[in-house]
Amino acid sequence: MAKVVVGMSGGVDSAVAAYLLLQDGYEVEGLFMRNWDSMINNDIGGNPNLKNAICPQEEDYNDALKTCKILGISLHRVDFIKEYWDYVFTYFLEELKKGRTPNPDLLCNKYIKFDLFKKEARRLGADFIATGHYAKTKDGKLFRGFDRNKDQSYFLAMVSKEQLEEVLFPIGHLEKTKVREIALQAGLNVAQKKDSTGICFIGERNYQAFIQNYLKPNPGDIVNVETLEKIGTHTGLMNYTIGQRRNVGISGDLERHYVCGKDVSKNILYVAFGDSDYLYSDACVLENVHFISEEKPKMCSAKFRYRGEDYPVSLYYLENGEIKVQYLEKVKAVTPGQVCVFYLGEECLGSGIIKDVYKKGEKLFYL
RNA sequence: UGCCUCGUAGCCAAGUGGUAAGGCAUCAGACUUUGACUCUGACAUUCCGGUGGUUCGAACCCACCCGAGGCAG
Repeated sequence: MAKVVVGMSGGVDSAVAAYLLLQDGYEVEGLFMRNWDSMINNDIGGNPNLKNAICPQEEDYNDALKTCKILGISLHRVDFIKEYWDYVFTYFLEELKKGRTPNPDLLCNKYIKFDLFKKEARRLGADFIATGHYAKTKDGKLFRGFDRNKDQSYFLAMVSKEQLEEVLFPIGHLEKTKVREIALQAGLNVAQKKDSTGICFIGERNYQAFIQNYLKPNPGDIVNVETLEKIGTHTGLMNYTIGQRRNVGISGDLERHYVCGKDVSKNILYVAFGDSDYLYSDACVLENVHFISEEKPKMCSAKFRYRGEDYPVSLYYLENGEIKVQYLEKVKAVTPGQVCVFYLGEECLGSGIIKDVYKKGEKLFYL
């Protein structure tokens, strides 16, 4: 009987994953990970949970413990707090300093869940590991989850083909509603628990206050990208992302305004008004290109953000290993630091980190 | 100093006698394992720079005062 260690988060998805594996006859054990400690990591400002008697991670652990009790399986526990800081959070902060918009959750999967966690599971004697991701894997290939609305293949697009070996996604072929139904029928304690959001393992935060725990704010000018006039003062470039509307801090105009660029050297935040052309681009260059698949197509589709739309694109493989992505239609708010993920039909091919953004052959000066 | 214009919620801004549009911003919620985007809801309870007056009734008319700007000088 093959042994599977399931990453138990304390949520419904991993609980149902474990349940389904038991149904399939696997020997199942749970493994709970804790990768963030608000006290150790000085996560004070913007933390809504400080006053709580019990921190959310402990609550999640208790939920996972109950689930495992109901399922009749054991639950192990491991901390990767230092590793998460070193491999994921440090990168996150470095990117912010460069004025980019990182997505730490892809790195978390690459360095923590599908590396350290997997090794820990092996140590526990696992033949396979499993998680509650909405994604599918088959023959070393990665596919979108069946539930298009919950698909999480995007977050897995930086792991390697090898890392996906001996990995099971038991709920990847299910709709979320079905997962909840199963949880209910199985009498699982977390059947109705609200989905977690926010940075994986950290959770919901007041973003600007959270960042200020680690990076000192450096206020500067907000400039109208069209007229180049100063129209306000920003609180620090790391507090903004391209396409952002809320919390920009200027008012009085008849049109909505969006962040459309940043100049780190001049400490300028560029803003555009309305559905401005300044928010759109038609090509970008990716660095840190990584393919899971053998396929290296000239044309495929791509997502520029999690839950972003799929856009048809052409890929040009550059000599230095980078890729130029040309989109057939203009795309809004393509943002340096975010991950561009390639798809060919249902298959998730790989990814690259957005480095530069272009329009009509010109690199955009304000990005 | 004379004359003119203007003074409406945090910011723009309608409304010129009948009992305060709208937009932006903000806040809350929905959505969401990245900071979005989007969507929904709330947002001047007698108040429209102030004080009096006319009127059944004024933010809108009159007087004066305060304040901002402009033209003369």
